[in-house]
Amino acid sequence: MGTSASSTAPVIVWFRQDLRIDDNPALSAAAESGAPVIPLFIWSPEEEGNWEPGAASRFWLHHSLTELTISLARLGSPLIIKRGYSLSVLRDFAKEVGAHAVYWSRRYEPSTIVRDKNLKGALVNDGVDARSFNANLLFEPWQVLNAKNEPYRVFTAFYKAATALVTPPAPIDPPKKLVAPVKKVRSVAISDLMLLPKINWTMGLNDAWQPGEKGAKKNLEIFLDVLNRYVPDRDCPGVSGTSRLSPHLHFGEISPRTIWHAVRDTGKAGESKTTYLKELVWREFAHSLLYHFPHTANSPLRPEFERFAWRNDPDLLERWQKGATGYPLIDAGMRELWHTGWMHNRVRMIVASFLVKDLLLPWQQGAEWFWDTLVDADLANNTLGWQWSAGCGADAAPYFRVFNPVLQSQKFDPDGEYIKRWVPELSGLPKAWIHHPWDTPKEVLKAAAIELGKSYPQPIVDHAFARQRALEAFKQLKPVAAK
DNA sequence: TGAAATGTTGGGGCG
DNA sequence: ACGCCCCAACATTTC
Repeated sequence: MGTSASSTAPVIVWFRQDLRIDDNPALSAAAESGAPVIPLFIWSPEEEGNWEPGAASRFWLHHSLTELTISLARLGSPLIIKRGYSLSVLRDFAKEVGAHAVYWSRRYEPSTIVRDKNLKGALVNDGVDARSFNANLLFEPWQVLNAKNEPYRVFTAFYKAATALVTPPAPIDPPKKLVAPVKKVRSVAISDLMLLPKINWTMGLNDAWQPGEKGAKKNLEIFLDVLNRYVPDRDCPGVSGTSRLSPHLHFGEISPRTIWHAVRDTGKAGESKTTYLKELVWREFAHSLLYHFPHTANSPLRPEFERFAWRNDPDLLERWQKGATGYPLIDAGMRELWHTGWMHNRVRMIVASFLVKDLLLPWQQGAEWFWDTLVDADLANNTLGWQWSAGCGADAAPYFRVFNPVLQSQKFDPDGEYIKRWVPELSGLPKAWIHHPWDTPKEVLKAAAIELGKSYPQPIVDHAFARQRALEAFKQLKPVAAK
């Protein structure tokens, strides 16, 4: 507001992970100013450090940008796309178009915070009104602190404190129209960003998803219809009982406030409602942790884990990645991920436990694979999930908690529907054997046209043995962890 | 947001 | 009928 700009000096709205029109405070503030609005996206993967968007994220981004362009053009001012370092692009562009202000929605990744802080200073120096807004979180990470002004390390405490603090504000309406700048502005074409893979392996992703704001709203509607069955269904990967909103949330195609209020306002579903809202708060917890402990994307929160002797075995890693472990549920999950860019959360926990505890491979290798293959790859959520599984994070699984891939399979995919969908070579097996094919009588295997070791692998590790090995290895850390 | 090992109980088969 | 044993079924402890 400090600068006295003429009414024709445009406002730049810098889009990043808020690729939506609804409940976008930066966009609405720009529109309400009455000035021309230039929506801008800058493709600058180099600035993400170790965590450049992976292949699945790029696929998603391509389509999400396409959708956003259409929506913004409809409102009156199409999306401008640039490539290069955010700081120099923004300064040059602001100068070029004579913008008096740049608005954006906050991001919370450590390297992004550093970058944005710099950038804000530089813009202010240039006499530009640089302003950031909260579009992506229900609670700012610096708001939710304990009595000693420290971040919470236990979810339940965080949850209580956060929800007692404030009710997330209601979502705001989208602008009705945008005033385009007088002078035409040049933009890079989305296809020139080369976000899509050269070899087209994205058919499965295309079938499973509709990136963009419209797809996000559709998934929310579908989910609200089954919300009252969330508690019983959410753990069953063969049932569509989860929201499938994670990629939409990551790219900001729908705001957590919109979801929060939509869920709260549905009449039915008592227990399911609070359980789901809790999941949204887990996302907040993850962002808070990464904000307050910025090193944890790459290193364990609990320092004693730095010394853990993870194994190095590229062959085992690849068998896990490709879904060839010989454990049907594990393989089903890894293949669902490869095929659709997403994996059911219950199965994520199981395959993570398997990588870390059965194979003793470092959680960072799992995190990297998820980062590349998930359409919902999100640094905060990914970090929390993997550190939780490895037991080296906040409120993490105790070292002795080892998932049994067969028991989990029998419990949550009792009829083997999920397994049959993603591991079709086992679809001829009766459900008595489908969770542990290696025990199957010869004649049953023959009838199902399965030759273990050929058409489907033998288990790459014996779970009972692996569990014992993990317990001993992880127990070593305990005395160090105690004090 | 585990699972295995160990302990306890009680019904039923059987001498 | 009685005691003994076996072993589900459930509970508790341990990793």
